[in-house]
Amino acid sequence: MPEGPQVVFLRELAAPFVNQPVLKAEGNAAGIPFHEVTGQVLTGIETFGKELLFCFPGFTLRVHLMLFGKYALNGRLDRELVLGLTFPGGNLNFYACGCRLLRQPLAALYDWRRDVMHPSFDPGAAVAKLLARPNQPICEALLDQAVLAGVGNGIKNESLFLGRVHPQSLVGATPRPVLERLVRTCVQFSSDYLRWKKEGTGDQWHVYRQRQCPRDHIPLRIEKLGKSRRSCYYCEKCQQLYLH
DNA sequence: GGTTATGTTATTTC
DNA sequence: AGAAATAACATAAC
Repeated sequence: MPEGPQVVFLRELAAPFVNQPVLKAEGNAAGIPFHEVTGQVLTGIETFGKELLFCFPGFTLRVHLMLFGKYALNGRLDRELVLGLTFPGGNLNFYACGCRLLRQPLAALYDWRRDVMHPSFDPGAAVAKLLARPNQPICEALLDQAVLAGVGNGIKNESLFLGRVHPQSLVGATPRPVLERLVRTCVQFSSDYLRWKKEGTGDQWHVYRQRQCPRDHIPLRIEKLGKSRRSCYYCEKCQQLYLH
């Protein structure tokens, strides 16, 4: 379920619990001192990329929904509870997720300039990080959370389509203005994605999980590319391949 | 029953 | 030692 925009959407759903005390913390997450969490007041909720951060005085609970994560707001699902937080105003339950307790201040752990959903996102820094890895295929580089935190496989495919860049293009062979446009497109698409979530418009994928190019009306290519072999959906006619 | 999938991390191997 | 490949994890849908 993740990708940055959905995590931000979830933060907004959970925002009413801020300033409320945890009446009960439970679950089977390893290494979480549930007893210590109980009674603490939730001081804020942040996101970083695909991570959801519940802030308490002195510590933070970090939840990552990974590939199969599920959550229930004011309800429970019939599966093993990993983390459940009950507040006076309701409850929030997480399943099949990664969960960790952080004791360091968030500022020491996260640089929000690389989070595509954050107001302080720094496109120049992202382009510089891309340029530092000239031999990497762009489809792999865009998914790197150290470059563009929050970008997942959907946003990657859509941004490459909108930017008219072939996923196997090598970063170093792609003109700098094209890289800059790609980074801006990642941010813009992520922001649109959040809006669709809020408006309940449903998914608005151009190529991701689609069969046909909306520009050329020819079948899309669907291949697992890059070292991580993630699915790429692209049009070989309108997406330019840049190689050395 | 096999494959796939919006993802990351731990372990093993070279 | 350190990079790179592999396994692990968790779940539903086709």
